[in-house]
Amino acid sequence: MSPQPRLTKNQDLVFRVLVDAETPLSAYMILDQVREFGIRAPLQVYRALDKLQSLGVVHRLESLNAFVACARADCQRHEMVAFAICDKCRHVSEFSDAQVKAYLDNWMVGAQFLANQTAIEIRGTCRACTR
Amino acid sequence: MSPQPRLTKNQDLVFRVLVDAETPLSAYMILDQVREFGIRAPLQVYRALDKLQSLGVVHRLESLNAFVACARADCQRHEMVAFAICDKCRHVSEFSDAQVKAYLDNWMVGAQFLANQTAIEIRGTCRACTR
DNA sequence: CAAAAAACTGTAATGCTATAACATCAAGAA
DNA sequence: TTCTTGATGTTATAGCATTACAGTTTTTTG
Ligand SMILES: [Zn+2]
Ligand SMILES: [Zn+2]
Ligand SMILES: [Zn+2]
Ligand SMILES: [Zn+2]
Repeated sequence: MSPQPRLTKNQDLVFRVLVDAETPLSAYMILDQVREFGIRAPLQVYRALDKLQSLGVVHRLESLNAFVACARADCQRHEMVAFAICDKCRHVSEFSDAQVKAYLDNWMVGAQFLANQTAIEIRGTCRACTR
Repeated sequence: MSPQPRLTKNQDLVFRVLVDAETPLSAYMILDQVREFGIRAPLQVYRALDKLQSLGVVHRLESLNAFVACARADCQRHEMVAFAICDKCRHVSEFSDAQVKAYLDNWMVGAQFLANQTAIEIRGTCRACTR
């Protein structure tokens, strides 16, 4: 579960909170949970989050302004992942679809667009909340 | 260019600013431009944006916290659209890919996830900024 | 038409999200 | 060791979005 390079104290604190959480958390929610361990300012959380994102072990959900621990083993290799976010229970499913990636890549080649990062976020209602 | 139901004064002001803009605009940037026409508070802009989004003539770019006028003719029919956002010149290309939609829909059927709204945002460098 | 419902407006205050600027410290490479 | 890189701590500030309340206009409908 832990990434290759040893995490610093702050990075580890933030990472653990995200791994334990069952829903995505905002930076300020994380801050609330790490205050008791000595972190006092938002910037300390954001810096840890930046590092964790660059390691591929945390993802930012753009449509929520929130963060989740990666649910997959191979996101370090910068795949294209998608998120299905339940608006009722806030559960997030992370998945990757090679076909979707191929079709988007195809569009980018045609448009001569050089992609850095792709966010795919589906908002809706999960199976458990539908029944 | 104008949507079916007649827009109110505030909605029309906000919509015109977005249509004229060549880049996505934040709500506060829009506010700056409509102050001279009597709009004074952020909430007035957000309310107009909400309506314009529900009409399908404006889209929110989640990864920028910003808004763009729709570049297509048929977004009222709630298609799945994607955005390629240039991080250098901020130009946005809106496109729709039926195959991407088909594959994501397929995943959702398998997961029994009921989608409301899908955001696909590709950040990178456009053709003009690469050369 | 008149009453009721729905949609839109205005304003102030507040809350949430993110970064700038500056000083300091710790670890690893040359 | 000296230099460089990355991490830390703190304060202040910038940027994005909503709550709450009051009033008005427009549309529906009996
Ligand atoms: Zn992942
Ligand atoms: Zn759910
Ligand atoms: Zn559109
Ligand atoms: Zn560009």
